[in-house]
Amino acid sequence: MTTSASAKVTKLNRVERNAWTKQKIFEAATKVVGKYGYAEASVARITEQAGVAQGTFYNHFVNRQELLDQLLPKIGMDMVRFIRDRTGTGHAARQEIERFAAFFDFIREVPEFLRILNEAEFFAPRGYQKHLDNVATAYVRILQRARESGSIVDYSDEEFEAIVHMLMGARGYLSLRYSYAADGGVIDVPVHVKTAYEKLITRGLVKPEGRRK
Amino acid sequence: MTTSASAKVTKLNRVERNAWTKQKIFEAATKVVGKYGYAEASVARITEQAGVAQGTFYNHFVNRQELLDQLLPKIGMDMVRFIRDRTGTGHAARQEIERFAAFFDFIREVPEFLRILNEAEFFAPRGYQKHLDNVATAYVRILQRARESGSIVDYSDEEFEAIVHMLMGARGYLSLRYSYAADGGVIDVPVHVKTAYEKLITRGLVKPEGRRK
Amino acid sequence: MTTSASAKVTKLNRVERNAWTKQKIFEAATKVVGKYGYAEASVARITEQAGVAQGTFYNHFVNRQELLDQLLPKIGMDMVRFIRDRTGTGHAARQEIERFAAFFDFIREVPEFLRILNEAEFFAPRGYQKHLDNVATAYVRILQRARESGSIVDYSDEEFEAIVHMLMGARGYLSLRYSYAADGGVIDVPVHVKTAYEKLITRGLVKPEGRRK
Amino acid sequence: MTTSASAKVTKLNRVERNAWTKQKIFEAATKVVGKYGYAEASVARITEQAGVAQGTFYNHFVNRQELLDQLLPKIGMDMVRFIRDRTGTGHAARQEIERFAAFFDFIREVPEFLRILNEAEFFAPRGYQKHLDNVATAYVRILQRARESGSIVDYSDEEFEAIVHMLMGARGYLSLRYSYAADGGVIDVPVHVKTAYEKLITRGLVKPEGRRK
DNA sequence: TATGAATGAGGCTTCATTCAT
DNA sequence: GATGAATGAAGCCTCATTCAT
Repeated sequence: MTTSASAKVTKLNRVERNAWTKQKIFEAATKVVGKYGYAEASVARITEQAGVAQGTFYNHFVNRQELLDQLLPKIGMDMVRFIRDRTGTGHAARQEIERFAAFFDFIREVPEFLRILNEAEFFAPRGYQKHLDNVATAYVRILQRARESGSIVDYSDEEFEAIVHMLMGARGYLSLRYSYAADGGVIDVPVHVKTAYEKLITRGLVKPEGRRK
Repeated sequence: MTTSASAKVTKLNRVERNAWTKQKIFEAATKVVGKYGYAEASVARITEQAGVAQGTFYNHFVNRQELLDQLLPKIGMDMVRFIRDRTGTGHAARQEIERFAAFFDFIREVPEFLRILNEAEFFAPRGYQKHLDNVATAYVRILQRARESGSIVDYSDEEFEAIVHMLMGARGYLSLRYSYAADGGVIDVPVHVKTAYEKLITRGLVKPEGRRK
Repeated sequence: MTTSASAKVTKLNRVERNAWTKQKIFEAATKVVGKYGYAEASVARITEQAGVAQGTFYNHFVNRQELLDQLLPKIGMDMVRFIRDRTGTGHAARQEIERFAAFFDFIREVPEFLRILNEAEFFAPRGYQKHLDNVATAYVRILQRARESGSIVDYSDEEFEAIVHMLMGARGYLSLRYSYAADGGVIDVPVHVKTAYEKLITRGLVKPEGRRK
Repeated sequence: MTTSASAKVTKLNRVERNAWTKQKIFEAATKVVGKYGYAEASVARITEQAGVAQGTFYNHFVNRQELLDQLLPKIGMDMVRFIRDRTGTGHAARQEIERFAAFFDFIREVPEFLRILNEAEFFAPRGYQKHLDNVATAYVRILQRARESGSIVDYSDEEFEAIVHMLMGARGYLSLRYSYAADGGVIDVPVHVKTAYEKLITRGLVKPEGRRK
């Protein structure tokens, strides 16, 4: 029926419009938080950036926090994919180093990620938790597989979870220390950071006790 | 005895009273930030907790931020001392593990430290930077000494700096993940976290590429 | 009729309501400053008088100062029009005296003007400057025309500017001295003030040196 | 008696000290108000400038306002004396012009006077009133004497009072307009201001009505 | 669904004045 | 009399959220 068809079209348009508006708000929030941080990401600023009225915001999100909490998980998944795409099929150690490097590549690719990641802990705890779970789960799985293939030995699943948090923490702090350029931009980490990571991952930091030559 | 306590208070002279008031504000801030976080640590809340008028605050700190920025460095030095006291004279690997454990012991000793440390990054950036410098400097020195004694090999000073940030990051994330009890209190990290750290530190995570023998 | 009034209000569209609110704030500010002076014209007081929330204020003015700075220029233009309307087409001297009288008439018509004018100098310097420029420019033009018609002789443009400031200063001080009633209200200046002004304007105060008959 | 003598000396010293402290506060207030204006002249700032404690202030003045109200009358009397000393014994018109010039000379001599005079109206109304009375009384007396000597004709005492306010107002506004240098310093008024004043005083501004050649 | 003005709680800070030493 | 820490009222402004159109 034309009526239903047109209705459908209208409805679709409506739905599409709706999605489009929400998307605009989303992208605006990403930009704003990336540039000014969560604390400065007022609803006014975000909607202005999105080119919609403040009230419109609440047609798509129940409150400000809801949006903020969605930010990191979404970009985080992009990051996971990005890193996966950049990881080859070589030796497990090599792969881990590739992942490490890809993390910092991603930060340069999506500079907003840096602030969104590091601030989410306090300003979007729910989103942060979700992101952490996402990443940790995927990361643990990778380590498990490496263990299966014999590249990693003598680590339990529980220990993997701890290790994964250490590695994520290491990245977070390193990005804080090395990724911010003087002008507020984002730069690549120095090469010695990567070699240090490689050494830590492949041999550890300090000789074990009682180790003989 | 209350009598002696009040007598003690009465005996304070101007300078001492002044210092005492400042100290009260300081301790109140530590409690408040520890409990509610920096964002909720309003001057009103802090002064109420300290039992002084709001205006009194500004006789001791030029503004709210100044106090917040002093919080972490001050407790951070306590932490450094605490850890130093808990570190024995044994093998370098053992010492590192002692330091790791002592970090989490300190968190339990001073539960406020957890939030103060983790939130300072954004709410007290100056204080955070100072703390990081304090800790990193001390930590690098420790590693350098271990290198001199032969317990660590093949790491440059630059790499040490990177490593130190990794280790601090690891601790930070682990504390976030494992130190918070369900009731909001602070608990010790599970033992597998410590064994994982020990393994990472002493042997690395993954077999190096092309390692023969 | 109340019905029609409320109907009228109801009929307002968004833009009109917006303007109406701003206008309400404006009028409230005029009343408050007129009654209590700028120093006591807090945003709280003004919005209360206007019957809107304090936050509403900041939807219409970027800050308190902006409003205060708009007060005098706005009323000042009313004054200029008022005086112009009260100035006839007679002799230049007569016109000047009419302007002088009309100034004090305006003060009685809009009693708030008295404080707004006299205090703006310090509390709304930008607005005061604007007002002064408005008035001085118009006043100088009037004097120039009188010079063209031969009613004023031997004054340069620069001297006109100085004269205009003298005349404005004279009015200001006279209003301060004579316009305040005992009850805080505003009254007309005594007639001898007007005759004194007339004499000063038409013959000066003191015989010139060496003037012969 | 030695006792009484020494007591007297001690007392004198005390009195002298007392006066000396008060004087220091007074001078500090003059400087502070002259430089920053009444609004910024907090008790803290004044006492700091004076080199005494805040509490000391209240041993000499019942409150801030009392001091502020004493400022202008005191300097005002200096001004009256200064102008009197600069006024010759020539023709009345010449004397009036000398007074006018001396007023601006005094402003340059005591730059603080400019702000203290112009702001007192609102921040030290009592002191302002007192100053105005002082000056007006003296000024009227001068005009009366000129009238007795025939240099001024046809002005009543009441009209003198009005005239005096006009002249003071003229000076006030002119100082506001012409005495402030770009750098915040104080400069002499342009010569055309003086000639304009002279013309106004000696011939008026505009030809009287119906005056025939 | 989009709009954007209105709301009002709450935060930081200033400052005249008091008062115990 | 001098000191200066303590007081607490009051002010300006921000911002998430609501709601009538």
